[in-house]
Amino acid sequence: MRAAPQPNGYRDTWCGDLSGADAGRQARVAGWVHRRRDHGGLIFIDLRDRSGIVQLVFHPGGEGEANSSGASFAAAERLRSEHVVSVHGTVVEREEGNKNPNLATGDIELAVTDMTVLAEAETPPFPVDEEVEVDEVLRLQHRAVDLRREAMQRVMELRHLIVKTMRDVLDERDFLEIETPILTRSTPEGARDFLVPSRLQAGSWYALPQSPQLFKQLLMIAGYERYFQIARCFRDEDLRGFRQPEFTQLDLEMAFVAEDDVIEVMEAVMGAVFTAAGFDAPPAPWPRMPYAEAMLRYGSDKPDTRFGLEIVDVSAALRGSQFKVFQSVIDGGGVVRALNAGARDMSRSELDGLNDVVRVHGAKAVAPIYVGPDDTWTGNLAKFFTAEQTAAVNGALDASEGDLLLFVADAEPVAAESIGGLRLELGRRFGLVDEGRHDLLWIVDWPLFEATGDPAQPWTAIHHPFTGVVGDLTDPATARSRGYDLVLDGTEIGGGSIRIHDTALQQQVFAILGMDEAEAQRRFGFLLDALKQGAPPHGGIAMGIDRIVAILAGRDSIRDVIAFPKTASGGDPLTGAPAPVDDRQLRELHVASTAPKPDA
RNA sequence: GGGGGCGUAGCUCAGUUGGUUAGAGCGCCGGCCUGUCACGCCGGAGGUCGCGGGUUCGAGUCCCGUCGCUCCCGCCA
Repeated sequence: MRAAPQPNGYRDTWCGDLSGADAGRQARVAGWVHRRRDHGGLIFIDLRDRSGIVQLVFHPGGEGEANSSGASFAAAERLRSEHVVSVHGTVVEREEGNKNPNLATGDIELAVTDMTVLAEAETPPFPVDEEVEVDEVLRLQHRAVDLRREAMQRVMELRHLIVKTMRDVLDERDFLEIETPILTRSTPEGARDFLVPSRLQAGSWYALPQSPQLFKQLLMIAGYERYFQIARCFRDEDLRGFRQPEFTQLDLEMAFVAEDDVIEVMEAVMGAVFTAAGFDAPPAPWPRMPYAEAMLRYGSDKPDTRFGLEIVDVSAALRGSQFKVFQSVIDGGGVVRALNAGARDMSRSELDGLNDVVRVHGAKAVAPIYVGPDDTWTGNLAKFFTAEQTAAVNGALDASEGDLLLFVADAEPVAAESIGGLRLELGRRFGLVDEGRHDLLWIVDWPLFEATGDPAQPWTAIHHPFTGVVGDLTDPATARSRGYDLVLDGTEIGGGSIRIHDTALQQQVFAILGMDEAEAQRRFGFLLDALKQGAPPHGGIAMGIDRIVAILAGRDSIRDVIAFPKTASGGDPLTGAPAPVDDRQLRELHVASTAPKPDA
C-alpha cells in the first residue's frame, strides 16, 4: 500500500488512491491533464499522476453555489493535454450508471471547487494517453514525454522492484554493497574499452570498466567475503536489441565457495525476482546442461529449450554414403547434423529459403529429405543413401512417414550454429514456443579456451582469463572451465565462474593466452600481487539486469527498459551525444583528433 | 566491416502499371453541446513524400548516391 503524499499546497492525496471510501471528503490532487471532455456546460478532465488517473468534474455557476467550480470553470475550458494543475474539491460518489468500471477510481470523481494551473504544455509530439507505436527516435528525443506513458511507467516500476528484490535477498544473506571505480585502467583483452583522456597526466587514459571483475576479486582477497553491486558496465562494441554500450549488471562475488554455492545464491535471488515480478518461472533448482550438449542438441550456447526440433549428429550413420557433399565434409573432419521438422509440407521455394537461414552462420545449404513408407526416403537426395543409413537416421530422428528431415554438413562449429539457427527459425515459423512457458537452465562445463586460428596467439579465453580451471592445463583445446551461464528462454541473462586464486595457475593461463610474465605483470600486476597476499577460493556471477527486466516485461529490446538508452549507432537523440567538443577541451586533454570535423 | 528492412501531415498509416489538385484515422484550431470517460456534432488548418542527383513529356512510385532508424552476421575477455 502506497503512503499518502505529505500534504502541502499542491496536494494531499494521490489521484489513483481515491475510491468510494473517500466520498464526501475534501481532497487536493495534482498532476497532468490526461484527457479532457468539454461538454460546454460541463467539463471532465482525467488527471494523471504517477499513481493513476482520477476524473475531475467542473460545474459552471457562481461562487458559493453547491458543487460550483466558480472561476475555475473558465480556466478549465482552456486546459489542454499535459497541462499541469493542482485542484481542490469534494470527492463525490458517482451515480449508478455513471461509474466507470474500466478506471480504478471510476466509482468517484472530484468535483473541483478551486484550481491552480501550474504549467501549460505544448501539444505533445505524440500521444501520451494511448499505446500507439511511435518512432523510437522521436520517443527518445522527447523522452520526458515518452516516459510519462503508462507502459513506460509500469516498466520502470518493474525495474525498481526487480533491483530492490535483488538487494533485499542479498542483504538477508549478508552481502555488502560496495562501489567500484568508473574511471579505471584499460584491460584490452576483451571487448573494446571506452577511453577517457587524463588531463593531469598527459598521454595517459582511463578506461570505463567492462565489469568490476578485478575489483571484486580484490574485495574477496580483502576479506569482504560477500560483495554485490548494481554495476554500470561499458563496452564499445556494436549494439543490438539486447546490447547497449552501457548496461547494468547485478555483480556479486563470494569467498570460500564452489560452483554450487554461487548457483544456489543466484537461484534464491532470481527465484525471488520472478516471484516479485509475477513471472511464472519454474522453481529452482534449475537444470544444468554441459556446453557440449547444448551445442549438439540445440546448436547454441544459450539454447531455447521451450520447444523440440532437437538436433542429432548423423555423421557416423551416414559415413560412406554416395552423397559427395556429405562425404567430403565427413572426410575433412566435419559433421552432418540433422533435425526432424515433422510432417511439414514445404514448397520448393520455402525449402530454398532455408538456405539463407543457414548461410548467415556460414553453412552452404540445407539438404531436405522426406520420409516415405517403411523407412524409405523420397526426394532428389534419397538415392545416395543405403537402406541401413536411411533406417539409422530415421531411428535417430524418430522419423515416420511424411516427416521432413533437414541436414546441414560443415565443420563442427559452423554446422552446429547453422542448424541451431535453422531450428530457431523453424520454431518461430511453426509457432512452437508456448508464450506462457519459461525455461531456465545453467550452461556448465565450458571450454576454457577457443582457438583463434592465429598462430601468433592461438588461444583466447572464452569467458575471461581469471576463470577457474577443471583439472589441469596440459591441453588448452580440452581444458574445461569452472564457469556457468544462466539462460532464460534462449537468452543469456548472466554468467560467472569460480576464479583462479593461485598465482602460478593464473600465470599459466596468461602464458597460454600469449602473455609473458612481464606483460601479465604490467597489465594485471595489481591482481597478481594481491593474489600473493592470501587469496581465498572465490567465485561469483554477473546478471544482466536490463535483459532480465526486458524479458519479464515482455519487451523485445532493452532500450524499452532503460530510461535513457542509445540508438543502434550509439547515439542519444535526446542530448545529441556523442558530440564534437571544443578544440580548447582537446588541448587541455592533450588529445589531437585525426577525424574530419563533424557538423556540430 | 558485411547483409536485409523501413523513412509520405504533429502521430499511426494508405497511395494501383510512372499520370489531374497526395488521402484516411487520431491529434490540433474554431464553433455548438450539463454526465462524458477513445464524449458527440459542424467547420477548418496542416505536406521539402528523409536529403541530393539521374531517367522521363511527367517521379511519392524507377535508377544511383547519401543520411537516419532497425534487425541479423562479424564483434561482444
